[in-house]
Amino acid sequence: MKLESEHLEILAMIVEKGGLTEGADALGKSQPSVSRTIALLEQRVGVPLFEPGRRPLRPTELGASLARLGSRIHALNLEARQLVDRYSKGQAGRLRIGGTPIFMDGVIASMIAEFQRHHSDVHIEQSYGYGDTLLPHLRNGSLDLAILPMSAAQIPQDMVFVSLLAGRNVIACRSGHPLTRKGTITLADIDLFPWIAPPADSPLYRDLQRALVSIGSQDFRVNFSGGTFASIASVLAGSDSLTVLPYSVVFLTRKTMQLEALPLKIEHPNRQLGMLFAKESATAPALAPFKSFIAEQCRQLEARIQHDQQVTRRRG
Amino acid sequence: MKLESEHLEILAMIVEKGGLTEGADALGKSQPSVSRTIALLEQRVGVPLFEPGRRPLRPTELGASLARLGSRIHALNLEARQLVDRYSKGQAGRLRIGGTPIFMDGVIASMIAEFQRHHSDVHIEQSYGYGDTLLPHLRNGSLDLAILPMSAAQIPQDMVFVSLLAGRNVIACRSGHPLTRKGTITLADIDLFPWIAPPADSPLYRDLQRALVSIGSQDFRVNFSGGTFASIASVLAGSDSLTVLPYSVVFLTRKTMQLEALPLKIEHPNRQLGMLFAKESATAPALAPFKSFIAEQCRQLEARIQHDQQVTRRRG
DNA sequence: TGCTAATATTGCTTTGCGTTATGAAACTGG
DNA sequence: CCAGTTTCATAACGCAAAGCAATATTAGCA
Repeated sequence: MKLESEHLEILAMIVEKGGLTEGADALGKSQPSVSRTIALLEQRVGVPLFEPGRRPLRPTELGASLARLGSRIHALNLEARQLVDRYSKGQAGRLRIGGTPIFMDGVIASMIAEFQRHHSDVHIEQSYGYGDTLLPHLRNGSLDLAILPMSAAQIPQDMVFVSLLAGRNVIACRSGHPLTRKGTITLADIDLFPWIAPPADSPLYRDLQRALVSIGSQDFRVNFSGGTFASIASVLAGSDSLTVLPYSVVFLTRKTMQLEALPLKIEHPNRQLGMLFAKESATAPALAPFKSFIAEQCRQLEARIQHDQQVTRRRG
Repeated sequence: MKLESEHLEILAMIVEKGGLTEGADALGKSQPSVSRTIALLEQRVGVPLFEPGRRPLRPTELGASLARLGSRIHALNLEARQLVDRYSKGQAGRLRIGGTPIFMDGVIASMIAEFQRHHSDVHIEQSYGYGDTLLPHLRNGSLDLAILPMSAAQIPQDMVFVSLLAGRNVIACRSGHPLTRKGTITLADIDLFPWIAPPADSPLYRDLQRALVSIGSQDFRVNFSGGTFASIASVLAGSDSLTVLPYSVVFLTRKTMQLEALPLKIEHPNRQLGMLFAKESATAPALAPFKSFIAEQCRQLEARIQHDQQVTRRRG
């Protein structure tokens, strides 16, 4: 015997509304339509679902039981509709975001938290990686968005890159570090302190090397490496070590993490930190609001950085 | 937007089976059929439910979520089918049984307990009443079965009466009562003891009056009345009071309740304790097994009574 | 590059749902 | 008990959708 869920839902509505006519009304159907549906259902069940010869149509014991099940089915159906609805509006679903570890931890994570305060049903799956690992994932659809540093020349044909922040790196140390009290910093000053190295395969590591070369240091002493941002920040705050970090990361976390950027210009490639994603738009609807949210947050962050620098310059 | 529960169930099956072809197989439909169903569903949802251009058809995030809901809908649908199935076989549902209080409590209740050991999903709603109140309830469908004493002449045209046990009443007393030790009992012996009277509107009460008239007693002293069987049995067991009870009740409960029947023939109308129900068969399917179960139980009880009497007679 | 298996498409028939119009039965108030 | 009203069932018919077989297409794979 095959019962259609649709029929059970209709039965439930009739029982709930207490009558065939009202039930049909609530369902947006005509009265004869639901009448026949019930007749068909009764025929399939083989047992009357309503007591015969009663005008305000009263359900049988079995009819009432089936109606309860129909009601639960209807609730699930409704849930499905709402899910589709919210998903289409970008208020639900899953977003898979990958990015470079330090920037994700230091800047993006807190923005994600804020984003989820408005879009609580968007599940964000975060992963870490660099350009060479993120790009294939974007291409085969296992990643919706990558957040990484990139120069204009590097942008692949099939991708779109939206820049968020200047990719400027700085040499970071704990606040109150001896070097912060000096007016001008020389190579000899720098060479006194050990370095924290980011993961060896990261752009940051290459930036660190380049930066040191740019200020004349040929050799450098590494006393901590391989950690994520949380570890790096802890070691940095608890020692006189130095490291290279994106300025945005230092700026955002300097209060809580007790960090500071050294007033030392270092060379770095002309890169932007930004969002990379596939050109074709068959992506999760929640991606659009997420992208614009992150972009807006970064605009505000950029403005705060600008403002802060002006104040510092004026005071300095 | 309107999603059909049917479609969600199909989606669930496809996702579960891991492929369109296998899903179609499991559903007993052709592959093109479910293919088009999914196409239609996707069109209504407006978002792809399966990743495009993948041969072992992999669901999208939304597709997977909807499939989970579809699966739950399917489970409820299955539950509905099973409910109908068990209901049709008389293994589920609700039975409303009404009967005379003493007989229901003393004989039928324990049989109901036994019945439910085999039919655990049959919910029995018991109520009490006499012929004049039970009959209308049977007629308007608010009662499925009545259990009461009735003579052949009383059976209504539109009802069927199945007799269960002889309606013989006896005078009951506690076991070890002074009267049980006497060989022959006279009116004068009886008059020494007070009576427990059943409810004044019950057939038993009229039987009590008739019985006492039949043995010559004009007047009798009542020291307890209005109680249900449990109270009557307690008072009976704890005093030297007498009362009138169906022999079947005394027989079944004499061990646990410490009762005994006096070896005294009393006159009573030619009635049978039996089951009364409406002739037309639009009743709960569970009624049929219940009726035959009760009938069989009473046959066995009758046989035990017969056997017991023969043994008693031989010994006596 | 071709083979194989999985999915889509096509063309057609049947089923069932939707409607309006209308008939029949049950409740209501006098 | 008898109109009147309400409520449900039935009839006739158009249409959307489900069903199938046959066939085209395409992703994986060797």
